Amino acid sequence: MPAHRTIGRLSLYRRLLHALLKSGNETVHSHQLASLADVTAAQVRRDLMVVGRSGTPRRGYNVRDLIDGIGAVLDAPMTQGAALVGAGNLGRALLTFFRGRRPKLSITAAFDVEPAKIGQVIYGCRCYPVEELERIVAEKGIRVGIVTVPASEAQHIADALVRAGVKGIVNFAPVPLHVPAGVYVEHVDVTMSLEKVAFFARQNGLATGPPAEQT
Amino acid sequence: MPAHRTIGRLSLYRRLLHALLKSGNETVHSHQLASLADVTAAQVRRDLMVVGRSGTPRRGYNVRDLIDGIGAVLDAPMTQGAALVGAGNLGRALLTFFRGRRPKLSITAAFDVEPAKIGQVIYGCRCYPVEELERIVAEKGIRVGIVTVPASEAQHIADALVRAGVKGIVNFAPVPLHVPAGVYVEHVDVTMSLEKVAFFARQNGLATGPPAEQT
DNA sequence: GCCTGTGAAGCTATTCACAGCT
DNA sequence: AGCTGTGAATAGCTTCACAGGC
Repeated sequence: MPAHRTIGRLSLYRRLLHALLKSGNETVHSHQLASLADVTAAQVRRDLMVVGRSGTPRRGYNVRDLIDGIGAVLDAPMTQGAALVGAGNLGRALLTFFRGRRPKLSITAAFDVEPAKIGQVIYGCRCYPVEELERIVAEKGIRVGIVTVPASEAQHIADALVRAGVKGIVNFAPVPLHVPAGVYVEHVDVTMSLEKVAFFARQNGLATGPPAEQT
Repeated sequence: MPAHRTIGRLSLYRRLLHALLKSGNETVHSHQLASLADVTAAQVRRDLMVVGRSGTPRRGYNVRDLIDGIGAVLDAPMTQGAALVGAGNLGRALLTFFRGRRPKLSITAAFDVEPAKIGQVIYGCRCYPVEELERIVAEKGIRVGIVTVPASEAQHIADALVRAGVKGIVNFAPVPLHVPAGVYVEHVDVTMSLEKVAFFARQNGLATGPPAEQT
């Protein structure tokens, strides 16, 4: 099973490879991809081992082949749907952002409590009342949830998603979610990110600062 | 110098401690905080070593004392300002989210290209034209930038922020930023997060799945 | 008895370094 | 000559396990 962080970087590599293709590159060297992704060349080669598509010495990797190989690792065989819960500012930002971006993975249902939003189609995605979350997610066979509700609601929503059969959650609420074994949670904690950056910005501002870091 | 990940978790612990205080707890054990934060008790104790405030055996840690100690590590001596670039859906979500949340760290200037937004006060934060970014950020002595612009603009904006003296950037654009040594970048890559969750959700859905993980 | 503080062990992730290929 | 693929080495992070204190 591929390592946790490797899977994340493959997602990034694929995006960079698409951009390379668009600018006319048919092949790429590990050190080029590395500098685009801000990692070392050795890291790139190590990550690409799980993809299996070999590069050729001298010429590097074939970009289309790599994109294809990464897709074989990352993408579901059939299109995978995701449910977004909480159609506030952040939820809507995510809806626009992912709109039509990945053919194999898209947000197929949104949920909110606010009556004004129910029934509307927000950026191409239908908004349902949160009371129906469990039924609709289960019926549609959705396995991925995105939580963009206030902290106070996040755990209840996560519980409902899990009951509906969801196996992975991206959590934007500022509290950790507690889920049973077998459910994968990625906590996108923007408060943590900002406080971390503020901290290290201060260290770097001081003359004694450690070498720069990139994450 | 405290470890990278420890700094992030301290931010989380502090939020959980504030919640504990609100619900009447004056003391806390490492295992309680651990289960709230979804880490091990040993991890909590290890992290708290950098804070220096000792707990007492039998009674645990004093919540107010810990909050204070974490503040001594994380917070700037004076209030620290941050600049947000890109007042789109995501930018506005962040403005509402951080509004009045941390007294020592707040978004003090927003920037956008769209003429309609210039001069407006969005969720309590004044919006300036992006042409003035460098001047205003430098004048205000802002050291932290938040990038919520489209991928195509992100690197230019980062360059401008760095020229203006910014030492740390939270990057929400879907491309890595290249910055000189001494500038710390945290890349919040939501595409990566979603694809990662979709991948592991699929693994967990299969009977062969690895044990659940939490991030 | 139960909890903290921490050296030591264990694990995961990254980097080194070089053999092999073209 | 330059690049890939990968075993071995290193670095960083987490957990173990237990001494010390209330």
